[in-house]
Amino acid sequence: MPELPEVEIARRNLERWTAGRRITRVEALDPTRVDGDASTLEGRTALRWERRGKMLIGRFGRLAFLSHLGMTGKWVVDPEDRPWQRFRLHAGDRCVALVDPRRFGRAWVIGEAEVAAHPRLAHLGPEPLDADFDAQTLRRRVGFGRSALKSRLLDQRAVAGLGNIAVIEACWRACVHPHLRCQDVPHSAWPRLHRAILDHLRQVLTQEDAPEIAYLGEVGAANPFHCYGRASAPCPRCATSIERLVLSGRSTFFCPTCQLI
DNA sequence: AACGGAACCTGAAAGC
DNA sequence: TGCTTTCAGGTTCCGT
Repeated sequence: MPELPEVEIARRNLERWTAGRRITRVEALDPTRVDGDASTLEGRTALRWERRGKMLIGRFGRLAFLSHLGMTGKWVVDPEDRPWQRFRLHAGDRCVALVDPRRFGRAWVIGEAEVAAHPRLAHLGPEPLDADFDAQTLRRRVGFGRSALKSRLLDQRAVAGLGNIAVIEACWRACVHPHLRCQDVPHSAWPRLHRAILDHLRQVLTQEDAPEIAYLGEVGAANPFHCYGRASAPCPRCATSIERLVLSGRSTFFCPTCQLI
């Protein structure tokens, strides 16, 4: 799924494709995945697109359009006869569509005044790419309690936007075991973890910046990650075999040699 | 409070 | 070849 970098790229694309354009037609092809009356967007102009965590926020004056991509969602331009289209916005002479095979994605059409208190937005933690997100903030939000580090980092209330891949990659980069209890993460590890999160997010943002995001596992996409999805392959740092295990239903990958703490 | 597991969905790949 | 199982980058709900 779309983690923070993919959602940020979707935001930039939607901005480029639709900002300043008038919405002539809206098609909710899978009405069960949309809350609110999508047709009320017709006749309005797309002003700008924002991102908060993994949520996209389209600004249409008095109305806002929220989109969460779920596990397999992506926004594409001029979809023509692509399969799995769930939602289409006709903006001027072009069309943008949400393509989402698994249908975990959701959308909401709400009033401008309801955005801040929306349940998917109101409780999100800080944005890791904001200038004031530092190692101390990370430690304060994450470094307590008996939860596994991985679980806490995935908690959108602790830090917004991190997903399974970002957490696995950040722990690998920082040489910290993802199942370490939060309260046991040594003080010295927080700056490393902070740097690792930023490095990972920036790297993915750079390498995936394109009109269409190729998720891992799609035809022709090579695994661009150091550790994620590399069970039994050699660790790029020490050549030990990467291990995979499952915690709360999610795959975890780690190097048993590098990530001792 | 906090954790694991199931549920929500569907398609692709691997296994037999 | 075809059927079955496993797995997938998210989130919520439910039981312990």
